[in-house]
Amino acid sequence: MGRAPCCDKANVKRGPWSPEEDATLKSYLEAHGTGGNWIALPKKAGLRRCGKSCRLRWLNYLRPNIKHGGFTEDEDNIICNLYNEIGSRWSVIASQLPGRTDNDVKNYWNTKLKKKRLAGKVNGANNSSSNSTMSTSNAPAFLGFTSNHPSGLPNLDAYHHGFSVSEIHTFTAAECQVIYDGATTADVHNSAYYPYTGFNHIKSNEIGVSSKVSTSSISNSSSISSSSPSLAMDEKASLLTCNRGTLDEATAMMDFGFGFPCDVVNNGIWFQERAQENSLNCGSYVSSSDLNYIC
DNA sequence: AACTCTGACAACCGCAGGAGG
DNA sequence: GCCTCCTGCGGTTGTCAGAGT
Repeated sequence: MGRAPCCDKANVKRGPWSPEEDATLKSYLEAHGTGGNWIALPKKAGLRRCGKSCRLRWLNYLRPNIKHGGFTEDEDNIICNLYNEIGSRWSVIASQLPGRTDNDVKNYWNTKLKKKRLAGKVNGANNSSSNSTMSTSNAPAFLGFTSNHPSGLPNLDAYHHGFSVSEIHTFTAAECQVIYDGATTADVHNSAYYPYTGFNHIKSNEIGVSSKVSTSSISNSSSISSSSPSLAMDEKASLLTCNRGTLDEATAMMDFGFGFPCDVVNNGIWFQERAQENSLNCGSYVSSSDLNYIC
């Protein structure tokens, strides 16, 4: 026996919604809400529509604060990065874009971004291994970069550090891929190139075992590094942990080869220039699969 | 002007999973 | 634990307008 249909298809209207239907649905929802039951809603509202159709119409079109069209470059980058990271989970991607619906994002991807990406015109195109410059110009705006920053460094004004442990960001493959541009571990350990003290370099395999690096495990970075099997990751970039802040401000840093460490925080990174002034060990959430992705 | 093609967007469909009985 | 109902999601299709021939 097949599944019962959600509505009587012979007696429901299909196709585009008329302005009158929109108005009826909108006024009913504004007055009564969904009542927790979309299936029963059209009958109550006096609409000859399937409940699912009503829900879709409301969520994708009638709901307040919905934006249509006019995707910005920042939104393009976010969509591409998240698509690289999690694939076609449009609802998740849309949740990062205020006013955008999953349907909108999906349509936009299918009609524009997919082609744009194939042409290599947006972030997320697979070019991480071929670019050995130190440019940040292709990094996504939501990571704090601006393409027109005079120094090429991120726009720090929009961010702050001192995030709590619970806010430490899981640095994703897409984000790593976008901002990594080819510095080697040798570069990182070169004091002239990388003059900061108080950092511990952790290889990706240590990080991946438990997603959080314990404070004790990073107390001696050289022994950790030398005891671990060599990974391709080690040839390119290191995760750094640092000593700074207070317990509830503990955070982590990553080195992506810019020559200075980056805080890894919720939906962003912070370029920390005075980390050595502080005094607390801290951990980081970075999965090995995420890090290995860029290897 | 008529036709075809293409892109953009709206809407539908079927499935998976959660909630509740 | 099983069943039913409902919601939410992602893939797909339908519709329409504008561009091109």
